[in-house]
Amino acid sequence: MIEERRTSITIKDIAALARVSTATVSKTLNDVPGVGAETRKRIRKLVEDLDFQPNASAQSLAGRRTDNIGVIIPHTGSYSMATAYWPILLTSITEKAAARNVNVVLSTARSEEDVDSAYRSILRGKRVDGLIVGAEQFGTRQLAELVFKGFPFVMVGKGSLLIRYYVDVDNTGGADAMTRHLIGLGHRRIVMLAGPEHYPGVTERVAGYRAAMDEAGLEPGVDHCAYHAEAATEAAAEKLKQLLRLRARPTALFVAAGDLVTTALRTTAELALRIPSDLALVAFDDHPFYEHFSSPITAVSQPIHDLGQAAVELLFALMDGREPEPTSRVLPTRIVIRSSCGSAR
Amino acid sequence: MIEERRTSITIKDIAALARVSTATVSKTLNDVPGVGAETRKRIRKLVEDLDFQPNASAQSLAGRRTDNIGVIIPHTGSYSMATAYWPILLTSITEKAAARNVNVVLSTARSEEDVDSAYRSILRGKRVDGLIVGAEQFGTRQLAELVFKGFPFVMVGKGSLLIRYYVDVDNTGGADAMTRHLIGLGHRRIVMLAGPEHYPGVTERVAGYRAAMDEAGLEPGVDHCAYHAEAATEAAAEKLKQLLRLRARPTALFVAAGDLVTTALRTTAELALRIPSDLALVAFDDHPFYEHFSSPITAVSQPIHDLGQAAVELLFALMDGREPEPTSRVLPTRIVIRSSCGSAR
DNA sequence: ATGAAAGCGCTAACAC
DNA sequence: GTGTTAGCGCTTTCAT
Repeated sequence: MIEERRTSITIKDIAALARVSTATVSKTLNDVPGVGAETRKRIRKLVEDLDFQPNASAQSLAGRRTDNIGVIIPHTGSYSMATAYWPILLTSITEKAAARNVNVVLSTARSEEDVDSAYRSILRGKRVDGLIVGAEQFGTRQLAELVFKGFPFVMVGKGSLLIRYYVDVDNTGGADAMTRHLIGLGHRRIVMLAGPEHYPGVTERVAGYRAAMDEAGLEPGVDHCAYHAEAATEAAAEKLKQLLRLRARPTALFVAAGDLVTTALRTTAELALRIPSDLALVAFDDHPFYEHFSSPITAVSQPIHDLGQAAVELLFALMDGREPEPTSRVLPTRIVIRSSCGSAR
Repeated sequence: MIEERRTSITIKDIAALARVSTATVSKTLNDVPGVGAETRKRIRKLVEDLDFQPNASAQSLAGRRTDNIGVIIPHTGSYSMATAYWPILLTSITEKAAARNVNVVLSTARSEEDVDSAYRSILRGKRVDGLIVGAEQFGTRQLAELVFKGFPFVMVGKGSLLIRYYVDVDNTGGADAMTRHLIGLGHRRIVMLAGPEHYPGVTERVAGYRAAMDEAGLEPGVDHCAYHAEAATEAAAEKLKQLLRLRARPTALFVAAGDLVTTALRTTAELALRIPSDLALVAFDDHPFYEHFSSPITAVSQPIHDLGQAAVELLFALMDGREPEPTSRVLPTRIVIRSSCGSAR
């Protein structure tokens, strides 16, 4: 009899060495009652000594969980690393998941197809027990399938009304507060440069801005309104340039998307506008570097880390078959005032 | 007979519908020869129509690969998001892996224990077919086990001489070039503020700096040498402050770790030193925001995206049982000159 | 070219 | 308290 080369040690080996059945070992491993204290101890010792780790695939196949959660977030190529939002969120999620010995299967999606293939491979292939997904990511079809299947997932950012379980920051409140701040400083012609129109969150930020403007009696107008722009494109820069060349130029610009800040700065530089004297500039989504900018950027700071933690908490509840309470979490933002918004005028 | 609720469709279902055996379906799925053209076609159609996706756990268990690779990188909590290095690298890796339908299992390690548990769970549990690991991450023990087992893994950053397969940027060359640049501008008292002494990469950056200094005949001295600092600690700030208070204060500071840049800026601000007039400041590792700093930072730019791609290429070769050629890749850096280094003096 | 059957390593009834 | 055993869904010889 030739002993086959064993690539790694299995539950069977432990069982043999402990002179028990594999069932008993399994029970011990999973803290299932029905094993004598002595036996349990003996097995644990063996597991420890041999540094045994059960085969994950076998475990999942045998009906238990995969101990993986999937995270599908937008593709954050170097071009959009101007915001630390996703990295921080991802770190937070990973950290929280690790505390429960759950791994994170990452999928960054650049296109619809990517999302689709990620979806197929990760979800349909049963690689994960739950999913955290960026609100920008899913088409209605996939969403419907997820909901229909009752698959545990939570969305980061409020996507659609269909979604029960989500976490988000208070986009409306943040934008409202920041706009009020500008109004309080004496600004009237305040323009918001927001992200893509159909994006979740964007609408809310615009709404917050609008609410504050309305309350101050500042009717919408060419220099009183929100403009949408795809992130960091030439078109965005053009639109902005045009806006800043109006004879009644806005006195304040609220950049409501992290990756548009650099676009805005370049554009104002081109037009030789000084910040904040010629134009007050504020942003949604803070960044540790803003403090060091030539005109330190005043920004709405989002509790990104907390957002990640909350997402995982919600997801774990769902995975445990509990109804999370509450079913969603909207976290408050905070305004960080630096000098780019200038002082009262 | 009550039909059990089927959670998802299996290879068996396909086989039944196609009136063939599961073996034939499996062969078709895996493009294994030995299936008639007609049969193959019929099966493919069924797979397509039913949107069938094989169960990943079953596949791995049955001896095939997991189609997952693991990535173990340092914990990048919000505090250290001052550098976009890891996020960009991770994105690049994920992107490249996705092109081969390989998922990324992420593990951010904060401590030795984290690494250990990540290692156990991911690797020993056979969750991945290969591993990409940050050079800072592994202790010799795990390293030895990996090498000994012949497990496919590549390191990002040159860790130890034991590592055959790694990718890295040319730390020495980058630091050397930047130091020369400073010397060329007329600086003599140039100090390097580097990361933790034992860190891979750090030593090389110091070596590059030293080489340039030596060649210029600038012997080591209190204001001619490299200082090490844990990232972004109070101690680092203190050391720096002390240094900048010397009567023969350095005229140039080379911050050789991304997350020390803000520390340096805060410290110089505290001492009311103007950059670049009082002190030239340059950094290793560029960031898109540097351009907008009050003194736009001159920096050594690393080809991070390429680094990620290279890492995955190497890893895939190993996973395919091929010897990658070459076995390691050291990518050149590029100096981006902005104004923080000032002009010739 | 196709199928039967033996696992892969584990869990979960169920029996003792 | 412990062992037996039947799968989980797939791949892979080995017959046919």
